[in-house]
Amino acid sequence: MHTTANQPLSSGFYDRSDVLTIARELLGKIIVTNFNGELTTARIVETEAYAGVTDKASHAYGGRRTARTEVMYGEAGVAYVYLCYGIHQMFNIVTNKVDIPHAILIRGAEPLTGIPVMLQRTGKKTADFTLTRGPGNVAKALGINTSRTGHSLLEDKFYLTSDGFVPPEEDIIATPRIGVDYAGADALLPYRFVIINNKYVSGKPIRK
DNA sequence: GGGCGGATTACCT
DNA sequence: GGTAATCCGCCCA
Repeated sequence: MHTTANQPLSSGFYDRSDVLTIARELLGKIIVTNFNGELTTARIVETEAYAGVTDKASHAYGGRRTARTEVMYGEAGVAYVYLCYGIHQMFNIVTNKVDIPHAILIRGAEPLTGIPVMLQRTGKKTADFTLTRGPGNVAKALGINTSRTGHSLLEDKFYLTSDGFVPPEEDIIATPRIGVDYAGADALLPYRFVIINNKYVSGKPIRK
């Protein structure tokens, strides 16, 4: 008998058509990065689904296809990382089949291991709730930047996994997405998923 | 080649 | 509640 590290979530997890289901199921999963021998892990507590060409909030709305968004049109289970406001790295996960540009933004996570490394990366002095709350902070603490875009999450060093924890259904709530007012009516869609009462969820505390 | 603005954050009053 | 920070990406010319 031997013990093994938790395996990366398989391609079958990402290669599904319902981006909302995947965004919900990502809650409780663990992001693992092991860059330059520095292991950091964090449990996802907040996600947002971006539903491809029909979603006005998505970079791929209307079939928009550019050098930056090309990765979303590729294989599921790949990282889409872009720079926002010239400062913040946004870590997304590509889902669905090739040519269907669905993606899920990771907006909040609870730090598990490698907290000293996260503090070093973020320049913070103490590991309070701001360490991995908000998409820019999640990516920064985990060392994820735009150079990782296109990286397969089915491989070593940078992947998602499960330790068996699944949040109770009653602890999950869907809300409109943050910061997408430009999307008109689509800004109201309940495509954001959070674990209620979790301090690593961005914005105001959410209760039922 | 130029201009505009953003799937944010932190710090200000 | 207001806004500076900071840099491409993207669109238009």
